[in-house]
Formats: sequence, structure tokens, C-alpha cells
Amino acid sequence: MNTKAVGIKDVAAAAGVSVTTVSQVLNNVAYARVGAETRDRVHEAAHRLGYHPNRLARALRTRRSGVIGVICEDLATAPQAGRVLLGTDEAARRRGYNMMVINFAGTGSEDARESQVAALLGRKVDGILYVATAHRRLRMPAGVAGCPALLVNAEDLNRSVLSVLPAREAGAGSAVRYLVDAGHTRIGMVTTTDDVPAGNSRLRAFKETLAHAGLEVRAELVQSGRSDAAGGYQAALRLLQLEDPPTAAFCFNDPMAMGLYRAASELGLRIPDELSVVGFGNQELIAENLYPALTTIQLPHYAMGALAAEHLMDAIEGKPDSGALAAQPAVLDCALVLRESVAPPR
Amino acid sequence: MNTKAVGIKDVAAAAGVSVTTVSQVLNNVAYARVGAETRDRVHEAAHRLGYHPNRLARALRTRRSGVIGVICEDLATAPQAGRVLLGTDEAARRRGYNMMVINFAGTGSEDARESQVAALLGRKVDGILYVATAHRRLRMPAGVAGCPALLVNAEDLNRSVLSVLPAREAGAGSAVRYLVDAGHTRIGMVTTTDDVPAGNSRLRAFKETLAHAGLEVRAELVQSGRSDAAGGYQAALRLLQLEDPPTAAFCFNDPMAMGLYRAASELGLRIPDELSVVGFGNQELIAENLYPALTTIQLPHYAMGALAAEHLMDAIEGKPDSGALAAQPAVLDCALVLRESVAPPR
DNA sequence: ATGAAAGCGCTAACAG
DNA sequence: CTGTTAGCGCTTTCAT
Repeated sequence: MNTKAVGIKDVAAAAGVSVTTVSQVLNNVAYARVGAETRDRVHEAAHRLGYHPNRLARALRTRRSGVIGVICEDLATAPQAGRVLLGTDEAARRRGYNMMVINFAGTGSEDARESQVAALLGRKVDGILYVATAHRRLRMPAGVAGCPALLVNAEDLNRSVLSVLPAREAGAGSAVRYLVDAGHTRIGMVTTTDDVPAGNSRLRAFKETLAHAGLEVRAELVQSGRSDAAGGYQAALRLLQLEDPPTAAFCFNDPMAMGLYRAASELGLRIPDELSVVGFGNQELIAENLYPALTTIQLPHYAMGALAAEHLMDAIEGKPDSGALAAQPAVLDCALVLRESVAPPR
Repeated sequence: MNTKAVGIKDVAAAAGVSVTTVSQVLNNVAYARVGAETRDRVHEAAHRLGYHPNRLARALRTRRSGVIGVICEDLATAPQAGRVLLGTDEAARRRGYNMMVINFAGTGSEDARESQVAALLGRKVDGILYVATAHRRLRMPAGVAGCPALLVNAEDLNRSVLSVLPAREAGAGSAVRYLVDAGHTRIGMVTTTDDVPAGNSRLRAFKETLAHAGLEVRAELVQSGRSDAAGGYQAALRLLQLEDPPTAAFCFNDPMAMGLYRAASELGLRIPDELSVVGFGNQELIAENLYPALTTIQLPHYAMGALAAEHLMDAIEGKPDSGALAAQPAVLDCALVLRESVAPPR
């Protein structure tokens, strides 16, 4: 905490006016009527002295800190958390807010979490953003009640906190449709056996998209395994050794697609000539480094962070329409990132 | 900003004492002499009313906010930033601090950066941590001067701000030594042509380690390319097609190792039986999902974040030894993460 | 052993 | 058009 000496009264003295005038001029208070020449004097003095308002004092007085608290689940291991934070930071900054960030470790006890939330609240954050790692329904920490809050990438069990979500199912659908549009008629899916809601919804999107395209969905064309490269490899091996193997495959996530690449390589299948593949998640480390580079679905992390921040700030500032938007979750589109792993069937 | 009603004077009233006493009891002020029975009454009242001190008011009065400002270069795309933040958050929390985080985009102008730093300073952070993406020498933003600050993963051009750094060169050395210890005598390196200081230092470590082991360093055993999988593939192709090819290779980073895996696969070389490989960086998405899983060097991101936070808090609180440590950068070891990609030569 | 009162830097009535 | 003043909630001398 810098022992910066120059305060509002120094500016007032330098400009030969009262602190009120300085405050009103620098904050552009609407109703205050201050002469143009006085305004200039104030601005000049403030600039000359290098005055920067003490936001703590202002917050104490106005009961508004301009800080939004961000609770991140698993800040460290999830690469997407950074993108959400970036979106939030940029949106916040545009409106003069800053972020105070805490991490909710997977291992933390309920008490530990509550005390972290209490820390945020004690620092008088204006609102709270809860950034979940994976889409699911969760219970907001109790302390948050009574403070404007928003969920990113998850839904509240009590439905009392609204959410910003990715259109995962639509994203999965567009991945599959891309394969259909490329001309494929035998399309397989490498999905997960892990019991996550995402698994079912992506599989459902797969089936519905095929059905909608008038394509038969044969059970053997859906193979599953653990949601990593090893699981993808196993599932892909089964899929690609079918007597009538698919010419294209949609994978539950990029690591599984990486496993599929290995299976294809071992079986002598060239991607994309003999096998087209689309992943999910756009884990750049994987998707860009695979050969050929993987076409995959990008989740709108940045946009979710930004939109959630906007909604939160609207709620904090009591914007009229913030209530209307609150009724249902905001759902953001997933983009298809085109790379090299899809071609028409031969 | 919660309109939480209960303040210190509510507690005082409920306990039948003055606010002074409440403050002294709750803060465990050393010199204050308060009767044991009074203490209990105060604690009980505070607990019963659900009192939480307003940290803003306290900060204003004590000139210490208990907030550390964290400037992240490239919060979004660098997966390591999250780990550093986690280390910082946990260390900070143990001592009652919180983090205010901002992102320095690669594209931001000098002015934009200064204004972000000004925002941090205006919010009266007690100190600043600058988390760089890649090790290099940089100029701290001008505004930071006069505020306790520390650099993570970089060094200050003016040498006026001290650093916490990874022992990259030693890490690279231990990777190579691991291959030597496994019995390899013809060891190659896949390095980068990108002009980054890290490239030279890792190559130097490679050469020195081999020389120290009494092994010849033949120029053809060092091949280079762009620092991604494609570059690694090209370099590896040259390396593995030498007339006397190496039995082991050290890669500049994990993406390049991924490229080497592809080259090995195309040439029919089995890892680790016919070719051992060690990467650098432990990008889990890659290292864990490659087959066989990649043995690689882990940079101490978490530890750097934690240590930097500790040093910073020591400096803020004027700990006596904080000056002594300040003389030279703190250097933290890199761990070798053992997986499946190394075996003795045949 | 406890309390009264000043003040951190700022904003916002209210008065002139 | 501008200045005086009373707090925001807390800590901390200084009295008692």
C-alpha cells in the first residue's frame, strides 16, 4: 500500500478551490454546476500533482468497491479458466472494475470454502462470479446469498443464481453436421464411459444430427472408453476394425481424438483421406500439434467470461433490463475451428 | 458490496463494551489488557451477530490492504499462469492476503499498461507480482516503482526488482543425465531455431552434461526446427535418419517431442525400446496423452508463485531477512516427471 | 482494565 | 457557482 501523499485536499489547495469542487469535477457529477475555468484549474492541478483517487476511501464512502470477486474451480489444471478470466478482466476493466480472484481447490472442505467466500465478502466485492470447470449443477457457497452472483459453465441447484453456458449440444451437432456436409454417410463416435452429463448430451446431439440428416445410427458405430487418449485409442481400435468401418468420426474431446489418431496410424489409415475426424474442446496444445491438425469445437470461454461480467455489473448497477435477462441462462455458441482433419469420403 | 449491517459498534453494544475493546479483542492487540470474561463476551457477541470486519475500512485506517496485485502476461494462452496463480493464492491466503489479478495482453500499448498498473495502485495493493510467460529480461512498468514488487519467471533490466526463477538449465541437465544414466551413449537433441534465450541455455546444458559424462557431442546429433510439433517432426526426421542415429533424444519442449513421436512412428522406431525420449515443460495434455507417456521436466510454477508471494509479503511487512534474500534471484529446481518414454539402449 | 475521540481519504447533503 | 460538514467502519493514541 503505497504511502502516496497526494490527496484530494492537496489538489483543492493547489487549485484554490474546496475539496467538494475537486470531487465533483473529477467525478463529472451531473448536477454540480462548476465554471469551465474552475474545471480546468482542477484538472490541471490534479494532473500536475499526479493525483490518483484512493479507491478504498471512495468505496468506503459510496458502498461500492468496483471489484468483482471471481471464484475459480481448479485454476491450475484447467487451461480454460485462464480464458474465462481474460474475458472477465477485459469486460470489467472497460467499466472501471477489477477482479479479485480466489481458487476453490477440488480438495477443500466446505468450511474452507466458506471462509474464502467470507474473505471476498469482507473485502466488499460488489458481486461474485463462480467459474466452474465442467458443466454441471452445483450448490453455490452459502455466503454468497444476498450478493449479486453469476455462474459460468454451471447451473445452480436452487435455480436462484443465473448462468452463462456454452451451447455444447449445438456445438456437438455442428461438428457432426460438418462431417455430414462433407459427404460422409457412415460416421462413428468415440465417446466416454465416464459418467458426466456432457457425455450423454454429446452423444444425443450425435444421434439427433444423424437422424435429422436421414442417416442410420447403428449401435456399433458408437464406441466408448475413458475420456483420455488411452481410452480414445481403445474405442477407436474397435470402431475402425468394424467390418464396415466409418469414414469419419466425432470424438468426445481432443485427447480422445489424439488416441484415435494413434489407432488410425497403427491400422494404416490416413487422416483425412481415409478417415475424417472432428474433436471437441480445442485444446490447442493437442489440436494444433496433431498431424494433421485437428478440426474441433471451441468452447466460448472468453465470451462467457465477458458476458458474465457484463451481466454481473448490470445487476450491481441495477440496470433495468438485468432482471429480464436473469430469467434463463444465457447460452453462447461454440465455434467450429477448421483445420486439416476432415475431407470428403473417397 | 453487501449492505451488511452489522459493524463493530453493533458488537460493542451487544457485548456492553466500547468499540475500542471490541477492536482490541478481535485483533488480539498485544498491549491491550482486557479481562478474560470481557474477551469472551466480545467473542460471543461477534459470533452471534455474524460479525465480519470491513476490510476496506481497516485498510483505509491502517494503510495496509492485505491485497497483492498480480500482473499476468498472457493469462489466457499460457497454461502455466494458472499454476503460478494457484501457488500465489494459497500462500497469500495462509497469511490473510488476497489477490487482485490483471492481464497484460501481448498487444496492449504502453499507456494501457500504465493505466492498469495505476488501477492496482489506486486500489492500494500492498505489493505487486509480475508473472512473465517466458524467461527473459524485461522492464517493469514505470508506475510500480516505490511499491514492493517481485518478478516471477523473468528478470528486471534495471536489476532493481528481484526475481523468482526456475533452474531451467539444471533441469535440462538432469533430463540429459537421466538418459546418460540409463546407459545411452549416443544422445541427440531436438532443439529450436526460434531465437529465445531458453533455446541456447537448454542446448548448452545438453552439451555440458554430455561432456561431463565423457561423451562426444557430435554436431549432427543436434537438429533444430520451429518450437512446435511440426518443427520437432522435421528435426527428428533428420536426426533419426542419420547413418549412426541416436538411441535417445532430449527435446526442447513437449510439443517438439510430440513431433518426434510422429517421426519415430513413421520410421518404425518403437519408443522406448528403440528410442528413448525426454521432453521439457510437462504440458500434461501432451505428456500424459502421448503413447507411451512422455518423461519430461516439470517447471516449478506452483512453487514460484508461492515463494514469490512469501517474499513479497515479507517485504511488505518489513521482515528483517527480506532484504538479504533480495540480493539475488531465488532459483527453484525443476523436477523430472518419470513416465514411460525412457528405457536402456538395446 | 476500559472508553472517548480523532482521523484514514473520500462523497454527498445542505448552505450559502 | 462554490464551500462546510458529517459521516463510511475501522484503529489507535490518550485519558480515565
